[in-house]
Amino acid sequence: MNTLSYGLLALLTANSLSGYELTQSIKPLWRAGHSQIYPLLVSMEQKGYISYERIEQTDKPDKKIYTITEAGLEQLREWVETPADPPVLRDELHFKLYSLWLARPEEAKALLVRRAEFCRSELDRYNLMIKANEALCQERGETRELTATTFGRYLLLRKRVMDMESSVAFCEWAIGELESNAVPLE
Amino acid sequence: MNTLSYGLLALLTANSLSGYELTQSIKPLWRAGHSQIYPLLVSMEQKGYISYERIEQTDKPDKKIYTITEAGLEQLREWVETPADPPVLRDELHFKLYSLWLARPEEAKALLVRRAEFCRSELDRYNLMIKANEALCQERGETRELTATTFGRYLLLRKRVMDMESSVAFCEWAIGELESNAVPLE
DNA sequence: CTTCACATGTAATGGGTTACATGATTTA
DNA sequence: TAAATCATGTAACCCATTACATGTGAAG
Repeated sequence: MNTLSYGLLALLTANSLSGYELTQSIKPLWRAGHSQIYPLLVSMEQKGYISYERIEQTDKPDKKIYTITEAGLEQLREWVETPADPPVLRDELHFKLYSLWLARPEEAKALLVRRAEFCRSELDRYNLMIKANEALCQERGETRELTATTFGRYLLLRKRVMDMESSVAFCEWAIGELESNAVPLE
Repeated sequence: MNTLSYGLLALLTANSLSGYELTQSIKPLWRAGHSQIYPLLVSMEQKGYISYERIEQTDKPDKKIYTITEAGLEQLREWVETPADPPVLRDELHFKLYSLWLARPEEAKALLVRRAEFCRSELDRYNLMIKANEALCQERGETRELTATTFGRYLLLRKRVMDMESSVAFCEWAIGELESNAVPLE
């Protein structure tokens, strides 16, 4: 049971989903390909944390819809209360910033402009997800379980939004620094 | 040549360092153990990007001081100008936030308090590094190469500071949300 | 007629973590 | 006397990415 396994369990508390749908759903939150996910689903099914129902389809390939079990929910509940390990961030940009004096000025600026664009598009995506989540929350009534899962999703999405806003702010600040430092160095 | 290799090259543009020192220096910027670093140094030495001098010591074990070569500097220069891949963030807290409704309220709050404390200590560490970098900048004169490496280090450290400030702000906001949502749900 | 979406799997390779291995000196 | 710092390396294992593999239907 690695972190990704718990992430899959977490998604399954909101909805029963196929391996394919889990792969799509987890993408904005955690980088993982389908080749990582399918074997984990097999192993969690063997452990009794999830169960599946085979859905036969004629037009599309058959699929397996996974549902979290009581044992799976209990496992997840225990994990949630354990302290979260420090986050691991691997960002090439860090080393490129460190070595930015080696780049031609236009290329240095381009590096930051591209990153700012990437972060703005991520920001838009997360903001859309927040809106979809709020709509879902209103559409369904206010039963306790449902507001609980939409609340968790809201917290998470707000975190992603704040992180992206901070990254955009950094890029804009750094572009300004580049421009004000360009001349005095020579 | 993976990202970590370029990171090691980047550090060697400021100072010649031993494998041990590189391991310590890179820690605040990139998670990597010495068992990853020593083999990369061997392979970069074989490629001609770095060279080393063996220093014999009597009180402590012998060491190898690595220096970047012209070829290494050229390799790094080319890499810096290529677009930076999107960052990869793996943070358990994301999934724990999603599943926070499963945790008892005190444990949910403790999760966020612990993370806020971690981020504040990181923030302090980076702020100290910025001060050390500024002192270094003043101590040495203002020759072009030196201001260049201290500038890159400054940019990078400011990014880390901004990221940590954003994380602390999130934790504080989320703790407030937890408290205001605790009662109305029942 | 090619690409995209749906849908599930395996295999090879590369990257990262933990543990094994050694050994002197200093500090608690 | 136990732990920490300095110093370098290897081995085993786990995790992640890319590629291989198959097949239908819809849309451009």
